[in-house]
Amino acid sequence: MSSTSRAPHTAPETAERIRDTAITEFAARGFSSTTVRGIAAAASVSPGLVIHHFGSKAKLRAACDDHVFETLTDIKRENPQAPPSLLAELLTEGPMRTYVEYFLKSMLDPSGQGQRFFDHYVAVLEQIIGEGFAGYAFRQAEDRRAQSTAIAVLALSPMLLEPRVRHALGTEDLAGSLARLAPCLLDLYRHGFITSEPDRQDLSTPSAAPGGRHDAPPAGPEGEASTTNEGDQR
Amino acid sequence: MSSTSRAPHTAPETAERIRDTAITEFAARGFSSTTVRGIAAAASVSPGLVIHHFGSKAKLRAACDDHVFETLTDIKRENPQAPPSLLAELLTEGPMRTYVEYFLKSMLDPSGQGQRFFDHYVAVLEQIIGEGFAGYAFRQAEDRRAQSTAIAVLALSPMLLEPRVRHALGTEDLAGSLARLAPCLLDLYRHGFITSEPDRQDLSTPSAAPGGRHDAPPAGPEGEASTTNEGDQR
DNA sequence: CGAGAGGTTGAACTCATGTTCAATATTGAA
DNA sequence: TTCAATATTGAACATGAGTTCAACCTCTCG
Repeated sequence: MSSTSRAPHTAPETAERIRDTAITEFAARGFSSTTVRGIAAAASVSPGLVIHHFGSKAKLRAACDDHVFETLTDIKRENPQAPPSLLAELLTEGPMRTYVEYFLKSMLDPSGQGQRFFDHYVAVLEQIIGEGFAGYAFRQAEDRRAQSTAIAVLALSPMLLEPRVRHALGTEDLAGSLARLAPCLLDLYRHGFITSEPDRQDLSTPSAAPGGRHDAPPAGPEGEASTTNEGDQR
Repeated sequence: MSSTSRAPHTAPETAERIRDTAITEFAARGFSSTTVRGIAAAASVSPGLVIHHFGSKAKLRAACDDHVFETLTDIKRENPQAPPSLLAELLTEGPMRTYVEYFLKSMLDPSGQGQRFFDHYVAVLEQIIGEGFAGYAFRQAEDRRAQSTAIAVLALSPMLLEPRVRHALGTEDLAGSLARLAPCLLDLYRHGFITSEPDRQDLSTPSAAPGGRHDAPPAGPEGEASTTNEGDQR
């Protein structure tokens, strides 16, 4: 349709349009729920053309993965030292939001590219934690890799669970939910949220940074799991 | 087969076995990926019998939701003040692990029951934060609801993303991943992970928090999103 | 023992989805 | 203009999944 007006005989434009449409669909509905027919309809082409250009749904997804990955890694290269607040708006409100949601869907879908995204994210975080970023300095843990992974996981979670947050807080949209959570998250990132702990000789843990790599001591209660339990506790 | 040996003509036992099998399958593969035929095969019955007992796949899922929800809420009622470490093992290593994974799958799947789970979780957390729990005391935020929600989200995330963590850290299983993350998470819960921040007069304005709701202090950039951006930063 | 009721099965039906394929349209080149 | 290559379509095919249904089995009750 609209492509025919501009495209020559060879129409890479159409393939790109299909790919971009697929990214949007994947980001909105997830991978398994998105159908080739749905993508084709959204791009105003026939289902066969989608397969013709990309070979299969799996290869189309691979193409989308590559494009999103490159776009996301380029974005930050273009804005190398932008303050976090601006990058936040850029990623949550601009056209990048689709790519971010695609990224999040990849995070939950068992796929090699999703893992690649995550590993890259952890590696970047590890460097940032070590060197600081934009004037921020971070706590240094013994097991730096685990620390980076933990922070990566925590940083992703508000967007992963944003639909649940939206309902729980009554917020309107993604930006609203994040804005509502932001002060709490920032406070937590600055000071934690545990102010005092029970006296326990039997479970006394090396309080500071007990995360010795591999050879870590039993370390007492599992921090994460314990919090989960407290939640289920009444 | 095995049921025929014990079950009378009326076999509520079979229906329960189908439901329990379905819970296991749902927890392992997710809802959309789990098939009625797969459940039937795992339970050694015919697909038609599954529908006969529950009416449809959706109703079967509703029955599973109810059962998991009741089981999880009962567990904590039975162990009211058990130390977090014991509850952790109970939920991650015992037979409850299946229910926990079912709960996590519900968290990511857009469904009413999943939201019910989450809302209940937030409510319980809010009470715990206010009153303390097992000797722990927690920071009190102005927006307590948002604080509870934030902590709920953060507490769930390590298990949600555990497959990614497993690959990133090279751990063997869920317990291994959590054990490796635990010291970092605990340290973060105690002290946060930001040690110093840049001096910024220009960004001290509410511009950072768009849609700033109620009286929550601007508190600078969005904690979550900013961290996400830092991650994409190189 | 006979009948009825419910449990259980296996095949079949319906629908959605990924994919294939022959046919047609379009375009740049000879 | 003619040709070859590519883009594009629409229908058809194959598969898998949820569901239906008639028949069979197994038990309880009269």
